[in-house]
Amino acid sequence: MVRTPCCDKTEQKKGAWTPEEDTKLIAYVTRYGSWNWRQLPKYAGLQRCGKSCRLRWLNYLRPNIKRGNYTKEEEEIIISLHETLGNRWSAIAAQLPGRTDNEIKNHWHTNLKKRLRKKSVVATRSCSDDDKGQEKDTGETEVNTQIPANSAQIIGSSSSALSPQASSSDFLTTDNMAATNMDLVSDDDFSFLEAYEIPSGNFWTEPFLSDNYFMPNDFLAPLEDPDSSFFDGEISSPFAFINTEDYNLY
DNA sequence: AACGCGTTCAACCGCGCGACC
DNA sequence: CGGTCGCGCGGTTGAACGCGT
Repeated sequence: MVRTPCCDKTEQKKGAWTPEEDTKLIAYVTRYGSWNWRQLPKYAGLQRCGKSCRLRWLNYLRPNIKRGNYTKEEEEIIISLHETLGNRWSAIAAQLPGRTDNEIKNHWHTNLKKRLRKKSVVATRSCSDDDKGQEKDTGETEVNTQIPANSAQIIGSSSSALSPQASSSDFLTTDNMAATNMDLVSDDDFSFLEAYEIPSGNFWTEPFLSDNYFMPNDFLAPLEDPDSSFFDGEISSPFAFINTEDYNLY
């Protein structure tokens, strides 16, 4: 079986995203949704792989993302979940609204893993003098740490702020879209978005057509030449009608 | 100021899975 | 039922940054 490449690498840009690319991606996804990541860059006027667009959106651009500043509670949850789930970062991220699997993974490797290792060394030394000098770096070996007894309750509590609803792949409910990522708005110039027809209200607080974010493919069937970026000049409505029946299915 | 080294994290890559035809 | 496609996941990479000398 020959697997088709996810994208034409010869035409694709790689590396860090520019503000302009971010702008295009945000504008497109907020307006039309991620109906097809593979096709999306073509219609959004981006010379990027669809996977790259998806990753950029999920891990960085989408609203309601918390960045940095992990609370002690969050770290305890991550440690606890990692003990039970292992490296299933998406499952862990599902328990931490606003956190992405990629970010959690990075945080684990850069902070928590080292911290646990230090703790384990201290614990080993204090528990057994006989073991002095026998400590060695066991690589991925992790040890139990002092996880608060209520951490499981925290995880299981859907009424807490740590609702299990959100994950990297389940991220756009109206609940968790409650615009906590206002840094994005305040730090960057998003005046361009005023040019787009946001259906109603503030799209950060009522974004992505409410809960109907994922749209069927025919929802956004392109009408015009996909090579003509709809970001060139006036927005010219490159897509067909909205199929309200399909819309209602979501 | 310049250099080297360690750390961080955004982004890439390859693979597996499920849906569809 | 097998082939294809798109998505999601986890591992890895490398540029950017910070810090010490």
